[in-house]
Amino acid sequence: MVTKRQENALKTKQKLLDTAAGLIREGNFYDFNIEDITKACGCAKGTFYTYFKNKEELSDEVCRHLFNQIADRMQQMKNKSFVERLQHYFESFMVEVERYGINICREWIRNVIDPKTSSAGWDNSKWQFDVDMLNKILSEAIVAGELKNDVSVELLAHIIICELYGMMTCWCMSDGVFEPKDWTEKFFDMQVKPILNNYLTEGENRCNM
Amino acid sequence: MVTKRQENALKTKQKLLDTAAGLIREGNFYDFNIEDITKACGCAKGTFYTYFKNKEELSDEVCRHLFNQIADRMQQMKNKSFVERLQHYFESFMVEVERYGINICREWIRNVIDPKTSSAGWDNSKWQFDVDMLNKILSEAIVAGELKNDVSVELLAHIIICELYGMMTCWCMSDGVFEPKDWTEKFFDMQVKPILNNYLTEGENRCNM
Amino acid sequence: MVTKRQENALKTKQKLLDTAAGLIREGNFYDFNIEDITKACGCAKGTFYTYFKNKEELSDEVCRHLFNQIADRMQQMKNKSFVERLQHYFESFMVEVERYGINICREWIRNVIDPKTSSAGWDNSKWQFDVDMLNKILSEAIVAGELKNDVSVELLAHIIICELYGMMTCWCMSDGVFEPKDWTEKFFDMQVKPILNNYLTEGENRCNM
Amino acid sequence: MVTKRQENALKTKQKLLDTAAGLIREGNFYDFNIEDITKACGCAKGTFYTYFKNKEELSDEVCRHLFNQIADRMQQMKNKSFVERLQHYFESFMVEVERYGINICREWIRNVIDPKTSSAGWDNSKWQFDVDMLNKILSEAIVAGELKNDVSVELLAHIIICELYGMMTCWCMSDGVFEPKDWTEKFFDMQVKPILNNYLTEGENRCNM
DNA sequence: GATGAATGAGGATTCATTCAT
DNA sequence: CATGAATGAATCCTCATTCAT
Repeated sequence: MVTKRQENALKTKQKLLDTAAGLIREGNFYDFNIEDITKACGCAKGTFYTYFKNKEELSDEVCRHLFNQIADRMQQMKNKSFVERLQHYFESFMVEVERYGINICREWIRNVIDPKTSSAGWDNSKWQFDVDMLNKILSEAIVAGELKNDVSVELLAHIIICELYGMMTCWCMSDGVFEPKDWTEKFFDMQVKPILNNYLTEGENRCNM
Repeated sequence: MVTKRQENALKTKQKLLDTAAGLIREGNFYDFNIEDITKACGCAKGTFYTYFKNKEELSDEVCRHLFNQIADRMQQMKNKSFVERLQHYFESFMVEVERYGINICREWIRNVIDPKTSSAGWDNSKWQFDVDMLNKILSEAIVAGELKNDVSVELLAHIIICELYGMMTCWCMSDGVFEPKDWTEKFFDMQVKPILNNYLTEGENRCNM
Repeated sequence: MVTKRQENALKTKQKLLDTAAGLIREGNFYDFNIEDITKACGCAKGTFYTYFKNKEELSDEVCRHLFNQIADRMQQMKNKSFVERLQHYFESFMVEVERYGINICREWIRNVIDPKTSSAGWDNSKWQFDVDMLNKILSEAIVAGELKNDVSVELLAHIIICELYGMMTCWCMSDGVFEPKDWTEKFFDMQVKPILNNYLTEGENRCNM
Repeated sequence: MVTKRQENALKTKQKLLDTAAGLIREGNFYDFNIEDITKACGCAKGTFYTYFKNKEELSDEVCRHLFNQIADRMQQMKNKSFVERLQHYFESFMVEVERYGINICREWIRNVIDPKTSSAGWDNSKWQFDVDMLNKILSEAIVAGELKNDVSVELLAHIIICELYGMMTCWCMSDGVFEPKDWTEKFFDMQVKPILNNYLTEGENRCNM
């Protein structure tokens, strides 16, 4: 049973998360600032600390939320083919990158360099999340007979992540030269499919790639 | 004519740059700290402002210096073949990434997000530098007949940069899963050469790629 | 008649007092923290304010409780001789100092410096308690013919308290150089008894002091 | 050579120390407050941190300064007799207690309980200072033939410190019942001299104590 | 009576930058 | 040119207390 009060508390926390995400998205700030968040959220500075131990914890939760959204979307693709799922992963990835922009990318990188400041519950860096996600997609593709048996899942996962991160970083550093959706599609066709081609089983339609 | 005084001034400035680069490399700090630099350099805080308008200017110059080193090395490769030069660019790029590590990558990214804080003299982001560099390598390859006439230099440059940044970002975010040199070589063979293959002229030795 | 509700309320309050005393004893905190107490007590922060007007009131009650324990113990010594009772007071005093440690001593001192923050009900500082207690012991000793008639009770009380506080403060500041029980005994023999000697009546066995 | 600037800097630091000591003395605050100090000193908050690493360091220096003053005064008593010097120590001690009041006593106690927060250079608690000082006075008295050879310096030092701290704590906790100077004198005569009596050599005039 | 979310004053500390010497 | 003392805005975080449910 959830009381009205607990419900309200949850709403307040969610509002803080949303406000923070919004501010990150709009690029209004570079480094977080608790006062701005609470002001934009319409609550007191102290309220922030009712829900988050510190600054770090907020950014971790924002990231986690974002990852969960991708994971959820992938879940819904279960009955699709391997290539479709992979393409969908590329697209989801870039949608989030575009939405949250460069600041959130920096947070992902921060998780790597400064793991000590990351709060206890958050030990999955973006990198680990992507490795896990791709390992799963690839393994399932092998089981489903879509990928050859002798593929090194680990190696292929790393190669694909390299492509993914190249796309992300290019977008961040080119300052919007690309329109992410178009580019992702084109990029997937031109660079990812050729790489996959060697590893797909006969059954898969490799010709029209 | 350079007076003794001017000479000394130049030395002081160079020492500041070197010290800063050293500190970045050692990862001793994440966000710059003027006092640390000047202390390590053995001069006063005020001296810093004799040579640099502000903090940004220093990091810009550190980057520029690093880019120049890569450019110089490329210059020495003029008589080599296109593929050799490109591979050399990949290697130089990763050598610097490895040497300066994640902090310098962040600076490159910062140049994009926060152009206002960038000092006047520094309008070349890492992105722009790489675009220019690759455009030059590709154009020269066309002139030399190594690349087909009808290649879209711009598109190919972007694709190659994507590969480059993917490599860099993976290294940063994987927290040292890869040994940069090995990986660069393998990566160049497995992912870059296949892409190039379609654009090379007959004369080029495409078979052993 | 005490209703069930009133009984529970009393229990809750007592639990809060005990928990606070326990935390002080363990030295878990230096400055009080309401949340820690209520958490350790298993009740809500707001509950604290049902029973205590504010933070000060709690520490006052903890002190008062402690004083009452000493007073009770003294009551049980009524049939003992003056010197025995005094020695017992010294021992009781140090037992409490040792149990609650330096934090409680600080509270006693705080009562003096910051009388404004002391709640209305608490006007007996540790000092006042000790003065009253010693006055009583000494007066009773005069009535009982154990102390000479012409002794200035007030002066003697002050002198004895000085010895008492010296012992306490030494223990606090020496960081455990002394074992309180041993020291108290030795101290009482070496410093207190000689002082008393001049004021005891003939009937008292002054020789073996 | 000390330049004008260094001289000024020293003055600023001294002014900060004096202002802090003054505020402590006046009991204007209980716990330090950097802003109050700098405001009263007429300088910016940041200036404080030019001279002190943190709050702790300031209080340590205030204590140290105070101890040094006592030590200096004792130095000037070198040619006096043992009892005179000891009495002088009691007086100096109480002069400082009276001047700086209860807050500084708390700082002395803090040094014991919370040694971790004490800055690196400050490892001498008030307790240690007093032990050292008394050991020195007592040892010199033995060498000078004023005290018996077989006196346990350590034990006697502890006993005397107990008397000293009793005096101090009484004054703090009695909220000014005593006039420190008068009391110290009376106290020294009534309680300290009798204790010393047993340890003084024949040569010393013990009768008129 | 019990709860615990919300509050906001308060305080420590950092650091880029200026400027008088 | 070199110096380094002085500045003060910026920001994080703590915690006693209130009050609607």
